[in-house]
Amino acid sequence: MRLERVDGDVPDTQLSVMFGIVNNEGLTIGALSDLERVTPPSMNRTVNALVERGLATRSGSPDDGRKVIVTATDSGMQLVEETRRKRVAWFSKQLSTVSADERAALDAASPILRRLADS
Amino acid sequence: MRLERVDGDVPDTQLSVMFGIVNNEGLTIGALSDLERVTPPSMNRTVNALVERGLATRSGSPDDGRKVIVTATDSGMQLVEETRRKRVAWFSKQLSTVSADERAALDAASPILRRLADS
DNA sequence: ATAATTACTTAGCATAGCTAATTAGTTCCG
DNA sequence: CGGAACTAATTAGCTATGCTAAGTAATTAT
Repeated sequence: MRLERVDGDVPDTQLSVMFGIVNNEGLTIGALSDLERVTPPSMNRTVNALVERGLATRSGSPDDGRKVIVTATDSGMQLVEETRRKRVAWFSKQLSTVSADERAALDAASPILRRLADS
Repeated sequence: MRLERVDGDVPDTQLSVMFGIVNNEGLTIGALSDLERVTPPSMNRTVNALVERGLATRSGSPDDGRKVIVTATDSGMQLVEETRRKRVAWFSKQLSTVSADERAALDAASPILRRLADS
């Protein structure tokens, strides 16, 4: 019998949900579907995948029996931390190729792009 | 019997291939899979979808009997033109909300972002 | 207490990516 | 020339993700 394998790449959608539940405690399926801008059935299935991988667990809400709270397991938290570490490393490396002037240009463009993206 | 319906949204992946075959004549499945950075089986299936929608046709290459050339139908060309028009309209509208200074900031950031994206 | 609403789930469809294996042409050599 | 090796496309089958429609269970409102 194989132990829960946990890794084996974990797709972006699933990783994103993992970051969600690690960064905000007590999220329900509904809250997650809002956060990820996906329908509840879609989120439900993604959570199933996370549970099957041993990255998260479901538990009922104490105040509302309909709600289901999704929590990261230890493996899940580890995965998130590792991923964060890798991302920071990647980003630092990218950033190190950017000069001070270039960095200033990016900083200037950033709020404009943000505004356009949100519009 | 219903006429080929042609539209009904057409997913982004398929639209992208349509732009590919309209902008470059005589593309084969292999050339398209390189262009879209996808494996040949994936491209093959996408082309199937386009043919089923009546947006493209397959035809054998004269010089190499293994190759298959994908060509846009009239409907396909119409769809591409319409889509291009809509995109230009959308982009113009977005651009109209950007001041000259902001535009300059975006222009300055653009090559830096390009470099990072390609790295 | 009954009706309406809300939260999650199940079922089923479509798209899209992949690898492995097959088929049919082309090219390369001995 | 003719078989071997290679190349292009295809088929088969798996995974993942999105959706809508419909069902179940719990809660809220009347």
